[in-house]
Amino acid sequence: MANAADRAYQTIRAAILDRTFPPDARLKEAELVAFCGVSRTPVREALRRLAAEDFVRIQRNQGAEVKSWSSDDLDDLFSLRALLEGHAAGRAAQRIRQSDLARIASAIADMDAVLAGRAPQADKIAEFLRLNRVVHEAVWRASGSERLVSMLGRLVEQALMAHTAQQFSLARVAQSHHHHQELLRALEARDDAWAEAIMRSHIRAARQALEPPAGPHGGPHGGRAE
Amino acid sequence: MANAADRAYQTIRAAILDRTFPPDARLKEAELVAFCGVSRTPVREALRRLAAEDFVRIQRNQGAEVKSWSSDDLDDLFSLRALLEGHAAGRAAQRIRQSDLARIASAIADMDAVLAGRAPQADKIAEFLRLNRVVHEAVWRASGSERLVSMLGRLVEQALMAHTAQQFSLARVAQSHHHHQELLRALEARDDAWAEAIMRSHIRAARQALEPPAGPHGGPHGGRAE
DNA sequence: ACGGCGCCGATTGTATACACTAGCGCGCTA
DNA sequence: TAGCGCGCTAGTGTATACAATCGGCGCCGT
Repeated sequence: MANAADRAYQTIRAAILDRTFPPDARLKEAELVAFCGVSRTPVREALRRLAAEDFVRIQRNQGAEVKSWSSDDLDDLFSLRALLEGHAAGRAAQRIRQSDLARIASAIADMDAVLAGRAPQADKIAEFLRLNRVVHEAVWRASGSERLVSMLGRLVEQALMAHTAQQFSLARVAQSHHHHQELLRALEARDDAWAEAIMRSHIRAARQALEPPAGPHGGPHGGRAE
Repeated sequence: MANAADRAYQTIRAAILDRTFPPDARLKEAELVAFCGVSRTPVREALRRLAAEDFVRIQRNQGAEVKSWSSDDLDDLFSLRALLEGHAAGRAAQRIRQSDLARIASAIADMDAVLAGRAPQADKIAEFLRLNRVVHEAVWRASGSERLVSMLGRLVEQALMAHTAQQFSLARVAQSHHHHQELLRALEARDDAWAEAIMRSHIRAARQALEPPAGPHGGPHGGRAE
């Protein structure tokens, strides 16, 4: 993260994530220059990049605004994640190497330790989320498709930006943990259909735990229970 | 396409497509400034955008180069396309409206006319490809997932950039045409499993028609039969 | 002769000045 | 008073000057 453009990107991204710039906020280049401490050129580059990743919206001559997420968007997002992560898990079951299985097993063991420990709940959840990412990325990689890795990376980033990760309860984490354990068994058994199925469940459960999925006509802005 | 950045983007993209800039060619900003007739700022913006869409690779302080595609890349690309287009077709079967069915039917009828006509073969194929895109996009849209539309758009653009469309033979087109007709029947019957299956076949057949799919250890650079 | 150090040119990264566009408010007119 | 148009201004788009960086080449020391 050496150069100014990257710094600006990270800075703005973090600010969106912690709601310094809330959804729909207008991002004026001059403000961001002050905020990031770099000139307009790298700020603009950062904005373009954020737009390419769907975190902000840019309209010609009208600047950028933080993208907001409707409940329908979340449905869409998680439905695609379920499809792709399921696919990745299925492929992984056919190809994963012993060493990667070991890494996943070890991450899951770490989760056990974290959950059994007596750290503050928030810390437990944060650490669990980190390990969660480790497990998922290992599965993506094991799928043997670089493109799948990058697409899933994007989808997960988008889920993050929609502030879905802040709603994890300990109960949710426990369920998630069980899914991981079952996923590991499926991978060890090289049972691709099983791996795919449990992964799909895992993702769909995550969507369900968030919020009222869009009903007949889901509201425009998914509320967030923080 | 009014502003300089867009112009630069389109110009460079077209030049990559027609091999003015062949795969692995180094794209120096100064050259592109001359080539596009705009200053470095919009050229750089165009390059960043092309990189985000995976058409070029940018390395820090080392400029950009046209991305080249291995046979494995193509496998990956088409495998993902098959999954996602199949998914889209399945969803479309459940949701598509009469008017969209009509549009697809009409595009297919146009294909009939084109193939029956006596235009030069190259023109026939070009027109077929245009209508092909119309049909596919209609299906994507009917899937009701905006995200799916944009992901598939990207994947197809990448396939284009890998110069896969230049290898269409009339025989291939005829097979493709039959797939479309069957897809339409599946959609009309609202049979999602059928629609998904035929669409997957359609895409996998396209991959197969291209080139030796990567064998046990596919060569690093898919040759192209031009 | 060979290895390392440092300079130099080429190229990208950053800052800033200037140009253009769009949106808004004021005033003029009917 | 309502409607239209003009000009102002905030903000983005573009060009260009300047700074930092990388890689290669040659010189020097051993």
